[in-house]
Amino acid sequence: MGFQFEVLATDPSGARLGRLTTPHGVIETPAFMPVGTAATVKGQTQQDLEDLGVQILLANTYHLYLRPGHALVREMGGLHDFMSWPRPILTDSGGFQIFSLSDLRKVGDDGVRFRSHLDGSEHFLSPERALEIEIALGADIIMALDECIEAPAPESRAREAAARTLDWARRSRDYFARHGDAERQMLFGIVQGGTHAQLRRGNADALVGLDFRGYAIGGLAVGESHAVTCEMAEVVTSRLPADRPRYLMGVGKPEQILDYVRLGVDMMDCVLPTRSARHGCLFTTKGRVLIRNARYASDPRPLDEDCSCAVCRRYSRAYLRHLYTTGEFLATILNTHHNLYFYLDMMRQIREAIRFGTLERFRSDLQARLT
RNA sequence: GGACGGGUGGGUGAGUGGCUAAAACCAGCAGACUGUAAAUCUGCCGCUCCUUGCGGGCUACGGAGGUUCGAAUCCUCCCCCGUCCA
Repeated sequence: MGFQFEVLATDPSGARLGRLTTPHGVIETPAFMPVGTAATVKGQTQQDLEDLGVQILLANTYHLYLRPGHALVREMGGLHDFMSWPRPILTDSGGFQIFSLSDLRKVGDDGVRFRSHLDGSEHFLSPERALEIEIALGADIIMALDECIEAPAPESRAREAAARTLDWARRSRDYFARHGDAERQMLFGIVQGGTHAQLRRGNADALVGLDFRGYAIGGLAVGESHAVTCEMAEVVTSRLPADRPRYLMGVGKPEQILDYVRLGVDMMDCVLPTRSARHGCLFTTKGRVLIRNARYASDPRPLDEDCSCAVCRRYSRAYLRHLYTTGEFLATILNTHHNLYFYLDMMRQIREAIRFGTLERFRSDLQARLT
């Protein structure tokens, strides 16, 4: 049996402690998944990521299809071998690129026509084509192609995108049934519906009817308020089967993660820790630190005195600021390491709190610190 | 001693009569970043006042004078710097 998901404990809030078993190892949930779009988490080696305790990485279908090409990756033994990452991988389908490359694409019922952001060349991605690429890449968890739209979006637009996403989900399921290997890969469907609760509900119910191995909630944290994000996530998680993993795509800020966990979300991914790190925004147990700020110029203290990551154990704020302001590569490396540690450690604490029934206390402590 | 070239805001460097508190870039200061077109992007960046505004005042393009309604821009002298000739 390649895959298995079990819920080990639940919290009154709705938070779940779980275990997702894959051919490349176990993922303890709730899990945060660092984003490695181009088969690399910028600034970290695979060894770094293993040492950090990263359980699963994200990579991107669209980017890897453009470069180096999925055929090459397959030839190199698949994504795990190619990038030398022994643990689980999830590939996003390219749905988010429909949103973020909005002026370079044209969406139709059949699929999306993209102009490459690299050289302007034209490419076509359909649900089937996305899966063909994802099967070639060989990630443990693969996502159906969806249409992610901006928020807030008018109901008519959200309805159209949700309907198309559902149709694509059906096509994805059918394609995977014919060409995929359920022992090797797990296909997730994605719920859309914008910020409209009734659309979300209907879309979730219909998607569950297609019987996916896991369910993702997409199209959130794309412009709407956090309260609305939570409301939509809750509408959806309340409809999803308890025995399948739930993945809230693209979130979130440190102070928001726990809110999503409490809504019954098992998996999350976000570029925030890695991108922010590259931009000098560091997350600490006492809030954000913009390390380039002049006030750290001669600050001998560690970035976060309560953090036991390799960076905080060894370097001063003054040194980190120096590295950042001088544009040294090491700044990206150290900052990324710390931010990922921060997220992963928070997830470890959250899992522990669910296990021991202390999530509520953890929550009030966290709120007091981060706000 | 002579001939050219040049001295602009923290730096580099545009500007050769008004639209110039003065381009652009860098540095500096601050902010943003949510399924990565992001080692990116945005704002501020002479001093000062206030009713914080496409607001007022002051100072500013080596120095001092001058021409002009108006000068970083034109003229005179002076002081520096560079190159070349003696």
